[in-house]
Amino acid sequence: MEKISRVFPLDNSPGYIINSLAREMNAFLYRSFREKGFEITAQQWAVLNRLWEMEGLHQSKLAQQTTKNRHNMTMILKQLEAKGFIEKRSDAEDKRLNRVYLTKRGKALKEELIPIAIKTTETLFRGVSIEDMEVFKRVHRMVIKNLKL
Amino acid sequence: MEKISRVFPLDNSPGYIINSLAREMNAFLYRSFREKGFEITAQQWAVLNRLWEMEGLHQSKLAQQTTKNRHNMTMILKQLEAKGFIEKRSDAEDKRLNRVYLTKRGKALKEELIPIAIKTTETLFRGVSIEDMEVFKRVHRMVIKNLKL
DNA sequence: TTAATAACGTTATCATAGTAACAATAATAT
DNA sequence: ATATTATTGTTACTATGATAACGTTATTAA
Repeated sequence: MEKISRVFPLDNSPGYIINSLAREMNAFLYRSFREKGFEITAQQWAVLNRLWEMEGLHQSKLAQQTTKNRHNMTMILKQLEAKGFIEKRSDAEDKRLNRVYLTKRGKALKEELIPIAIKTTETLFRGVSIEDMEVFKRVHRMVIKNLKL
Repeated sequence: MEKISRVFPLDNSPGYIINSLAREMNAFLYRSFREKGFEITAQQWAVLNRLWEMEGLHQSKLAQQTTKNRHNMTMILKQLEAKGFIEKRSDAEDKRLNRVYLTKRGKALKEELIPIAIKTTETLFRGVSIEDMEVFKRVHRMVIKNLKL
């Protein structure tokens, strides 16, 4: 009788690697912001970033644009609103919609946070070649495609 | 007066990409297990996997071995214990330590879950070459190294 | 050999995430 | 035109994740 059990080498498993990486990068970004006096999480950063690109989206669209769900967007916006960075305005034509806008404070944040984020990215990916980064992104696109099949 | 504002292209940002990827992979793995009748999250899976490799570690060591913190380990073990997959035994020599062991049920799970996880990984990384996966892992190692500097 | 320090696991708090359910509103189907 | 269906945002529940505080137990320093 042969043993057919297979091993699953955790440390070599893409899912495990990616999860560790995501966690550590989030924590690192958070600490980088914090050191400069900003209490902003990676997810809040992602939403702010999208808003700097395009304001006035309603919550569901904004969620789509940041690969989150509606519930999550509600929560993140609650944080950003409490901090005075964004405000919601009900759409006059479709009362179901909340359109999201940056406050003056939220807009000003852009100039302060982006240099920190750029520096953080440079620190984390120091020594990684452009070619490797391209592969990295290509694998990402492939996996996303496979997820949708 | 020149405008020195810089852009931060979110969709091209490694941190954003990796976070999306991690989330979607976790959800996919969870659904794969679920379809086969197992309510096991990606994190619980990671801990079980480590236990199949090495039993009897105490919680802090186990946390280190799965890149988690002590608090998190307490919570995940609570889930696994409630499901009857693991048990904790207090160390006789050092009463601060809880050593973690698999139950018979937890051991048996190995043969059932691993094929599902392997199939899931194959599905997700279909079309990704071995060389690209190597680059992927190399970038990961580099980032982890940079994080520790 | 006490006193200070450190390590372990737990609890608490807040912020993501997935899922499900819900009220309010809009779109549609007959 | 009214009844059904769909969409939006919120709430609830559970599970991760970072951080901090705490009691218990070991270690160390004096």
